[in-house]
Amino acid sequence: MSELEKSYNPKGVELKWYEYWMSGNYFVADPGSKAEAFSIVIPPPNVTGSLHMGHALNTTLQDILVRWKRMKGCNVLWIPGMDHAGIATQNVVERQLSSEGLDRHWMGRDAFIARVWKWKEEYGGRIIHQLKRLGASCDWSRERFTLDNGLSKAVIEVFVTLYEQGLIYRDNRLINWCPRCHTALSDIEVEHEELEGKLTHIMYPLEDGSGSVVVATTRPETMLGDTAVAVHPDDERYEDLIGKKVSLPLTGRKIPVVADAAVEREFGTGAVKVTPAHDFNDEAIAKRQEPPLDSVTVIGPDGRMTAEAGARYAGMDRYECRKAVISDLKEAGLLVKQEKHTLSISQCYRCKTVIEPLSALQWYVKVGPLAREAVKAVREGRIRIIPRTWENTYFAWMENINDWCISRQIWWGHRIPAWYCGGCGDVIVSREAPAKCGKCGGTALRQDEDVLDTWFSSALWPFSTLGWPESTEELRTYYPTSVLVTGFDIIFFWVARMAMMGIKFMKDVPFSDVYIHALVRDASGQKMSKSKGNVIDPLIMMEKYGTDAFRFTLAAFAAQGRDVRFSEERVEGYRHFVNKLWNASRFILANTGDVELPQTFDAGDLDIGSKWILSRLAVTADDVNSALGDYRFNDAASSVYQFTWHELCDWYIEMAKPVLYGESFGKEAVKVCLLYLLDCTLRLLHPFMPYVTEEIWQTMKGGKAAAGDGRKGESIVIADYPLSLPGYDEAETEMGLIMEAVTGVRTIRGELNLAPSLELSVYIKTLSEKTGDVLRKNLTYLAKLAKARIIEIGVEVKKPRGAAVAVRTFSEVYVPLEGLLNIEMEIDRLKKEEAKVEQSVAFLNKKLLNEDFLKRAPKDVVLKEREKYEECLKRKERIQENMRKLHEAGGRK
RNA sequence: AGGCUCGUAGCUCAGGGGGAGAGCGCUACCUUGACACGGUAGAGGUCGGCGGUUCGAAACCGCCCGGGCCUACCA
Repeated sequence: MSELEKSYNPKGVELKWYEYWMSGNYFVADPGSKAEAFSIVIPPPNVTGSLHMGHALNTTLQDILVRWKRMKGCNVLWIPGMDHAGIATQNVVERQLSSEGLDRHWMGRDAFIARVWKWKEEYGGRIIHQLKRLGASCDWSRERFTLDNGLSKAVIEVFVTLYEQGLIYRDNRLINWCPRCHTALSDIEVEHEELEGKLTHIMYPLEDGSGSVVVATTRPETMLGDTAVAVHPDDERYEDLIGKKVSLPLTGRKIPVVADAAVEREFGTGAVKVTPAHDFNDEAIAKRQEPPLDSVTVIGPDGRMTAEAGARYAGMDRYECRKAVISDLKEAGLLVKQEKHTLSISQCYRCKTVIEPLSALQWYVKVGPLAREAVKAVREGRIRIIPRTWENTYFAWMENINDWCISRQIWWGHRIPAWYCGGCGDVIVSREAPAKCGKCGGTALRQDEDVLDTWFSSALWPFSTLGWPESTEELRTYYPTSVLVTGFDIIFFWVARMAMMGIKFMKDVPFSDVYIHALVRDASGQKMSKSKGNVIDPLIMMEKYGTDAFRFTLAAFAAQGRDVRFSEERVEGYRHFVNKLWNASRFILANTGDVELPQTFDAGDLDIGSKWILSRLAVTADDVNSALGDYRFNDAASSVYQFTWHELCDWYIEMAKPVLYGESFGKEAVKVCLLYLLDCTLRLLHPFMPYVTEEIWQTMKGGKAAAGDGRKGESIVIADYPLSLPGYDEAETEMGLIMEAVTGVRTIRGELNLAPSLELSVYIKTLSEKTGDVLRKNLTYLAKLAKARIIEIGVEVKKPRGAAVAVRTFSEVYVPLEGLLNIEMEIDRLKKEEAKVEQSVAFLNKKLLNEDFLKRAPKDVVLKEREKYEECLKRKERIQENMRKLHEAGGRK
């Protein structure tokens, strides 16, 4: 046995054990194993990412589950990996290029992609190291990247298959365009933000000069592309106008007034300008007209006005143009007014640039049929979403889903496997690059320039990482995966799409459970963000408090369905817990050097205290196992915390001391028991605090704690998890009597401000012989824990003169304080106690007098309340009796 | 506009139809041979407000007030 330092210092320890685990291959899965499979795929962090609180929580929860299942003997696989993060990564590298005065268009596609790969090799692994630092026990031999060869093959297979089945198609329609990233985005990649803006009222004169119509808009610059004014068909104000033409200001173009039921009569003037090329609603109105309205594109992909906007505006930035349009309208006398108006703007989720709806030819996935299956899987319980409230979110989205725009006009990603024939214009979608056009035989083929949405490859993650489209042993053993652990922010992006693709291509759900955890916020409930400056860096937390304390904090905070408001003080508190465990271990190891840890442990005829703590251990193990089984991480954490600190340390270790230091005959048994408890506690705690538990466990005799057979002694990582241990009800009851007496003495000591070092003489009157027997049998404990000399115990014990008293449920504790006792103080104490009991008596009395209660409450509840009442009443009388004696002694009434 | 969620001790949060819990902070006493990152004993709460269901509500239901989030085409 080696010596442990006086306090736990995580520095050095963590790296040491992580390397030990890696070299021992404890995290490497064996697909051939017959044990029950438990598999998780990690939500792949972006290759550009670095560890933030969200990752830390997500990874910690997964690691707790994975380590727990591994210790329970499951065949565990946790697949790690990264996402190529198309737009985000391209942005990072482009920024780097621009600082060097370079530009991707100038470099060309191949050189640019080579550059991104180089960037990935240099910087892309950062988050992986950080996950390891957190203790993540992933099978790193199976690490994947969404752009590696195997996954790329899966992507092509899925794309081509969906195309062949008519579930992928190409269409020209309005899309969300980011003028900065220069690409189309799907609907969910657009964020909405409320903003104080202006509603501009503009007058459109009628062509025939008979009047005018006023429209209201939040985007005046788009008027240059108007092709109609729409009013509600039943709006009497505008009845006569429908079918007439107005003259579009600043352009002179003649455009019709049309009717459409989507126009809100109450909003603005009730007349809407229609710009089909730059607004989704307007596009819809245009399509409904017979014949459909024209579309005039006045804003280009770069966010600048096109030639069609007119010579005066062409080339202007869209916001610059807005100012120009307003001032021109004012000059023309057509600007009616501008009023304040809150509007919601759409912005790119990657760069926050305001989205410009543009018409373009893009690839789409027809999601309807896929979504229906994915909804069915949840409704039928083949996928369980936990907590269940998230099911609503999932259903609501799935049932109103639009087709998924999957093409992106960037270079970093999976290039779309479609070729266009220069001869006949045919489209060829193929797994391999075709040599010639199948239709006309032409060889002038050009591959589609676009790449796929990053989330397209993420959607395949649960089976592509297991080797699909090959038929692998991994797929057979580990698919469907057991649980997906993720945040609610990517239910649409990821969870829903994995469900769709898994069911489509594997004919089975990708995961049985989806555990949705909270978002980590700061202590005041704000979302953490760089711009708010309220970001807490997990790496700094680990550095300051150690990984184990940090992980334990996250687990303790992870209550279902609630956001995590992270507070550093809690981490500090749990660092104290780590240290407590460390010191308890130090004590146990220092006092048990001469005994062996048994393979199996039989409490046999151990003393009450030992049986009691073993019983508490059993209850705790049950609690932890069932809490983890229900994803109640916080319950699991608090249960094991409570046991370790307040039962093992506060009571049992203190009880063990007189035995260890004395010459009592039970010494050996207590030593063995302590060692066994330490071993179990460490194993119980290991999933939460992997490092410190391994460090202590390895320090235990020969590093072979609870070795068992095979390799189990090598590391706590693969030791057995405590489960189904024996309990001892009688010991728990009897221990309750001892604790009651002890706290009685302590309360007197505390409330009368008697020094802890002062040894008190104590008399205990018990209400029954049996209680007396139990206490007498445990005199050593009583004496040590109460720091007292126990003079007498029994039913017949009389209160000595000038004694302080604690009236307990099963006993009365007397502490004679000849000369020391301040009678008034003592009477105040008893009065306080009496008041408390009196409250209970009154409450219970009222309840028991209530006939409805007696009649309608369950029998056992009534019985219990009656017992409680009797008990309180008796106790009250005993308190009063003691007070009376005190009054007599003090000579006052 | 709809939907979800939260309001419990000074702070951060658990709990959840039969007399309010934790951590930190606070008060008093204590360096007792694991630990002052410690020990013992305390103080502290009309469980957001109002109604309802119930023998019984902090918990279940409705409304209101106050936070937060998500979805949606009101230009």
